[in-house]
Amino acid sequence: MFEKNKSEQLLRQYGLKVTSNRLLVLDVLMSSRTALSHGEIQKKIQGSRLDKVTLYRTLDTFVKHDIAHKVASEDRNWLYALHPIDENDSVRNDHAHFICDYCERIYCLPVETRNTVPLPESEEGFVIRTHEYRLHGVCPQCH
Amino acid sequence: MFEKNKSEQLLRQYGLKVTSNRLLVLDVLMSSRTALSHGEIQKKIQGSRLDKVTLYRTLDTFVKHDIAHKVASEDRNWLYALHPIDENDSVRNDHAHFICDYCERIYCLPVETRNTVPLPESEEGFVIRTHEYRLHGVCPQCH
DNA sequence: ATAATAATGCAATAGAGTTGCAATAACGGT
DNA sequence: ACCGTTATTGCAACTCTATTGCATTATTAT
Repeated sequence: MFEKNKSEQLLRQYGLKVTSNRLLVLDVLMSSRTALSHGEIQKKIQGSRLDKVTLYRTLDTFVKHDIAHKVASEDRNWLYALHPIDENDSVRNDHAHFICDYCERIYCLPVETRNTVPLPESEEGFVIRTHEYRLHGVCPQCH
Repeated sequence: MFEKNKSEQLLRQYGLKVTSNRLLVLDVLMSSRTALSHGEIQKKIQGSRLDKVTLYRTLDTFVKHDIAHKVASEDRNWLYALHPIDENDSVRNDHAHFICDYCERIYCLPVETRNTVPLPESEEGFVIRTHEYRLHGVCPQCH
């Protein structure tokens, strides 16, 4: 049998129906180094007859099924990105979000963050379950 | 001379004109353990004739003059909080944001975060200038 | 090929935050 | 204590992101 393209494999693997919309959006996410907003994705696929509501729902579906994750941008929009992939093609749960102070793009950097978050010393009653690193600075494009 | 109240002192100290609106908002922020949204602040001061636009602008002013800082909430709204204060009454720049998975409230915890952020290993060209820790879990109110 | 079910498109709506402008208040100088 | 300058405030209208309801269409297991 022929090897199906990667997006299609991924959708089946996660038990999602394969639709042209999902393939389209997945391709866009796979080929981006940065997390993308709804608007940015729309621009990249303009021409295709994909409704904005469907795009929102498609992205939500990806997040719900843990194909992608979403990050709140500095200007209070959601940005979407696939999970960073290891050298071994396995998903890394630990990564940092790098926010460029100039272009405002957000990158997912595969940083080892486990066990590096210091627990609050004098704060009682706070139980930490997960964490997010947000790094601010200048990205390679902007200097 | 009489000791002016703390909010007024703070405003003068930062070179801002003292207005009843600013005093009001500052008092609300000072008496809250969590970062507050525009809507939450409005609720706490309902009755006073303070327009929503003025509230936005007041909060922006506080942020611009570094009296307060703003955090993006999980549902993509801005939350506002004063900077955590030391035992010595000096402002701490390093603190973590603790987000409760149940009540969604965000607390500023005075955690020592300096020098604990691991730099990306294999990622070249990213210059880190500041960072934000976001801790997720359960707050004291919710268990 | 067909039925069951999920995905999609469209219209209307919600909600946070912003802009322009005229009215008002704060405050340094007199 | 008053006055003029300048910043702050309130109001109306608006922008933009995202959501909801519902009828239509497409996908997939059988």
